[in-house]
Amino acid sequence: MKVEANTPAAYELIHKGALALARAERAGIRIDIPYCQQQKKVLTKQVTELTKQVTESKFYHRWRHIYGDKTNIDSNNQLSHILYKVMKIEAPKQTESGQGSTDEDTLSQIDIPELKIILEIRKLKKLRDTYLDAFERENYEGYIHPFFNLHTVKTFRSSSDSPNFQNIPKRDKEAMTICRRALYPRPGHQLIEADFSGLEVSISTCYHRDPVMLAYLNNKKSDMHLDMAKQIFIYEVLNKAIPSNYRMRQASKNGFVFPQFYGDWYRNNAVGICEWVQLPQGKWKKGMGMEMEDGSHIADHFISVGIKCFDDFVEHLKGVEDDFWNNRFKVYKQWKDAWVAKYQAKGSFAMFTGFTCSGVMRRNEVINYPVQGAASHCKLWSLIELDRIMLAEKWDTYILGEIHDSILFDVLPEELDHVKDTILRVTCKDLPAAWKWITVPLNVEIDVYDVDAPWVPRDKE
DNA sequence: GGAACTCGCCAC
DNA sequence: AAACGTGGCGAGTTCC
Repeated sequence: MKVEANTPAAYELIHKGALALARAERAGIRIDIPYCQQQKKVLTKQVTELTKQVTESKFYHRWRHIYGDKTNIDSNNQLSHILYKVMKIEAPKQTESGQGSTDEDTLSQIDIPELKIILEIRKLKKLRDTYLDAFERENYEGYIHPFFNLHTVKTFRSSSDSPNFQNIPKRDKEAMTICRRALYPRPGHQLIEADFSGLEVSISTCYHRDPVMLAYLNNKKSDMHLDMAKQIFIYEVLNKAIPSNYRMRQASKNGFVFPQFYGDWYRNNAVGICEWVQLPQGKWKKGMGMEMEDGSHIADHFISVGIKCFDDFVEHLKGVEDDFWNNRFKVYKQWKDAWVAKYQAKGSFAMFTGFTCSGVMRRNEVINYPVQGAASHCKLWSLIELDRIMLAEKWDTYILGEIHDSILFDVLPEELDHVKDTILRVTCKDLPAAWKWITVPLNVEIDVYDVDAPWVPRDKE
C-alpha cells in the first residue's frame, strides 16, 4: 500500500505540521522528577510485597518444581506452560500463535488466587516501568520532549515516542492519577486540553451523508448512544445521571457503536458488552452482572425479556446489527459498499484532504483510512493555525502535544479566555470555512486544569 | 551481544 | 461474505 500527497495543499499541510510539532517538541512538558522517584519506590515496595505473597504459595512451589532456578513470575511462557500443560486446565483462550493465553481477561476466569496477585503485579509494573521510568529517563532539566511524528502511520494519524505521549493512562482513575501527577504546567501557568468530540463520526458523515446520522449531529438534544443503549439492553435507558443507565450507554458506545464503525461484528460486540456489564459468557442467573438503580441486577432484567444466556444475547445483537446497517444507517451502509466497489475498480481512493491511498487493502482498511486520515488532518490544520496565531500574537502560552483528536496547551492564566476563544474559533469556524467539504458541525470541548496543578482532573463534588 | 520475534497493555 | 482500525513500548525469548 502506498500513500501520496497529491496536491500542493496536502504537501503544505505535512510540511507546516512538522514545523508546528517541532515547536511543541522543543517547548516540552514540565516534569516532577522527585515525585517520579518517590512514586517508583512506593510501587516497588508494593510489587515486592505482592511477589512475596505469590512465592509463599503452593501454586508457586509447583511452578518452581518445574523451572527451578529459571523460575520467573514475569514469564508468561512459563505461566502458560504451568496452567495449561502441567495443571491441565483448559485454556479459555489461545494467543495468535496458538499458545494458551495469559492475558487479564483469561487469568481472571481461572480460579487460582495467585493469578489475581500476578495481575496486580503486572499493573503496578506497567505504571512504574512504562511511564514513570520513561519520564525520568527522558527528563532534561525538568522537562520531557516527546516526539510527534507525521511520517510513521499509514492513515496519516500521528505517532509519538521517547516517551510516547499518546498512551498515558486515562480511563483507570488510579493509574491515571499516578502517571499524570508527574506532569505539570510551567510555574504560574495552567494546562488546558482541547478535545474534538466525536470527530471521526463527524468526518465519516461528510463522506456518507447519511440523513439519520446528520440528524443526530445537527440536533444537540438527540443522543445516538442512548438510543442504541435502549435497543441493545431492551430497556428504557433515559437518564445519563443514573449510574447504571450511564454504564449501559458506555457499553453501547464502546462495545458496539464504535467497533461497528471500525468494521467489527456482533459476536465480538457481545463479548465486549458483557465485559462492560459484568455478565459471563455462559448461562445467566438472577443476581448476576452489574447492579441497577433499584438494587436488582442486569441479568434479572435480561431473563425477564427472554435473554437467558450469552448465546441468546449474541442472537439478539445479530438483530441489532442488522437493524443498525440495513435500517437505521442504511445510507451509511450504501456508501461503504459503493466506496469499496469504487476502490476495487480503481485500485485507489482519495481522501478529502488531497492524499491518495493505493495498493492492496482489506475492506475495513478501505473504509477506515479516509475517515481516520481526514479527521487527523482537521486536528493538524487546527494545530498549525493555533501555533501560527500564538507566535504572531506573542502569547506566553505553549502547545505541548496532541493525542489524535485533542491538543494540550500550557497557558498563562491572563491569556486563558483569549486562548479558549481562539481555539473555538479556529476549530469550529475557521477550519470548516477553509475546508468546504466539512458539511457537519464540529464540536470542541476544553478541559481546564488549575494553576500550578498537574494533569489530573480536579475531583468533582 | 544485538536484532527480531511474541505477548500483553496503554492511548485514540 | 467476512468479521476491529492506528500506534509505542517493556519483558521475555529466540536467533544469529
